[in-house]
Amino acid sequence: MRKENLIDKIMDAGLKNTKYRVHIIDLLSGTEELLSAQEIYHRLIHKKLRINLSTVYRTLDKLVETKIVSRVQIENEKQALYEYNRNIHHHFLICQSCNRIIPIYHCPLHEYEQKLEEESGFHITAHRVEFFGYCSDCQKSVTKHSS
Amino acid sequence: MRKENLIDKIMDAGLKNTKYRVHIIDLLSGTEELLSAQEIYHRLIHKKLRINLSTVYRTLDKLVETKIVSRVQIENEKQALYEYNRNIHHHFLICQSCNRIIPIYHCPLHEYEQKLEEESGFHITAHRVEFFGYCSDCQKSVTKHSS
DNA sequence: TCATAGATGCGAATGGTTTGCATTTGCTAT
DNA sequence: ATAGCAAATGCAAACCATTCGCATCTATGA
Repeated sequence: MRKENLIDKIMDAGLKNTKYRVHIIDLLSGTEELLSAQEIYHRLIHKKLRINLSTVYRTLDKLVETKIVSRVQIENEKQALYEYNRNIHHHFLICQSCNRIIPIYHCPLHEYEQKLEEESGFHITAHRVEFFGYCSDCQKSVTKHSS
Repeated sequence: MRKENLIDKIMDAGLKNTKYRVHIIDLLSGTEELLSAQEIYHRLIHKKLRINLSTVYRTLDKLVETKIVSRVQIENEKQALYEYNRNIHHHFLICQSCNRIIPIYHCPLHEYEQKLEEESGFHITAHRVEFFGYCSDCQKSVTKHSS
């Protein structure tokens, strides 16, 4: 994404345009990976930015609040992960061997949700699905490598 | 569950039969609620048991390891929750207003999983589904109460 | 009954995340 | 362009669920 667009996005959200925000959104929007706050911090430090870890957390909070970024909590992972919000509904496939997280862009729950609303009386606003297993690479390798 | 059955269950799992284990399993198997380690600790203390919080954690670890209990991590909850493993596959409906967690015993993903395996090359071993929304009680009350 | 592996208590450590407070910076109205 | 103000940042300390080290105790099998 061009820098001007990032700045527009930040300001449209009612946030002040600061260099760290631009960098953080730039980082997240430029990768398919889910990154933790600490990972983002280290990548920015590596780029010679003198940012503070609490600024990273506070910035991410703001970006989640304004829906520019999404926070994801994978089961059994201590750290929260962040991804740029591309407004494409998706879920994750998580390899229990190499810890790779692969997004899936088909959702089998849309029809089901309506049925569930009727049966439960709940008004459903969101859902989360995660599949756990072993990716094709890890199935091949006999010696399971974990990172 | 009768106490003898609990003890059998503990010993069949290769664990030593100790009073705290019996109490913890008893507590969890006697409720539909999901309890945190701290909640379990407080309930036992309230029963005049002089248990230590780290013992609760260690006991729960063992019980999860031996599949007597399941650990559940709800999105955005800091504390892990524990439930007695009744060997009934289920998911959760979570009220974003009153925080109630309601199990759902129908799973819409079984057929889908197979398709996903074929498409992704993943070997899927487990999945997790959570629905978020507002329960019928909270939809009625205009003033949303959160706990 | 004894030996021993496993369980427990206690306190301290861990690690991700949050917060208080003083300082700095970006934005808006003038 | 500038002043004023709210928002953002840096830093250190706090938070809080969970884990760990180590000394002591206890259940279990021989």
